[in-house]
Amino acid sequence: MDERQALMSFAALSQETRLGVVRTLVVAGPEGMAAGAIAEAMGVSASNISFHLKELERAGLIAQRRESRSIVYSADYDALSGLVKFLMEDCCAGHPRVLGVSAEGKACCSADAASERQHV
Amino acid sequence: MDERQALMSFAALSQETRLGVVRTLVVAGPEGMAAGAIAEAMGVSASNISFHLKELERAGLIAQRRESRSIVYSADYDALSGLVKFLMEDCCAGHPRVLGVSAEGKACCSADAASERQHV
DNA sequence: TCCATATTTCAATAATCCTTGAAACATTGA
DNA sequence: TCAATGTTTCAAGGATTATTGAAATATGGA
Repeated sequence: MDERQALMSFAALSQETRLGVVRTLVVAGPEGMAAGAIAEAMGVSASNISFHLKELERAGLIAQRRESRSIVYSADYDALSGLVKFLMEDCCAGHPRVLGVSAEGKACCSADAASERQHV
Repeated sequence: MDERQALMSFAALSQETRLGVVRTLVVAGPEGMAAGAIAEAMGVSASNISFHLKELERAGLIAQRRESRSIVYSADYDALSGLVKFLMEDCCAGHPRVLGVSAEGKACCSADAASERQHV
């Protein structure tokens, strides 16, 4: 992921409704959810969810497909993992203090490379 | 990290100058850099960098301390790792495809392998 | 004290983003 | 074809964010 895309992704995730949409779609899985169902889940109007979905798609974080009358959105897992990677490596320079925390509190992300760069 | 702080952090990182500041300060390490040096590195005016530094501090991503005439800023590594953790766990529901964990339970963050992996 | 340095604050403007409701578009079934 | 459903587009407005230069604040040294 290049910087431009990361900037757009961060902007996309900095809005409450859109962050909720990403969360919801990640949980929903590859089948995704129709725009109307997402709007209902988020408690916003049709035109409003459409605006935010377009923004998320522009950032590349979600994808859409038509399915009969509905337009079904799903999370783009590669983009999300690319963003996590960007945040860890590009933005945070692979700094051990940043990388040293994985989901389980165990080291991840080639800990040897990280410890070479240690300071503090 | 709670959602409110994550939203502020994403907003803070969605601006080119501010993303550059975070990168620069992470590389600079705990000693940090004076506001003037950051402004010079980013190529922006004093008042402009002050605006962006305040924004980053409000989001909790950087900290400041006075050192003689200078005000020295440094990255908040805990906040950054907290944001990475939020993105992986809370936002992305610990989804294996986002975390880059293979079916065999192999280690994470080998991002090339992750992005090559196919979707269902 | 006075001056220079380092930075922030302020006010004004420009730019961008968010929300709303109405209208338009696409699809399906009668 | 007509009507119903699901969604997007559009225009207008309000709200937030970014940029600029000038003025204010804080510090250290002569």
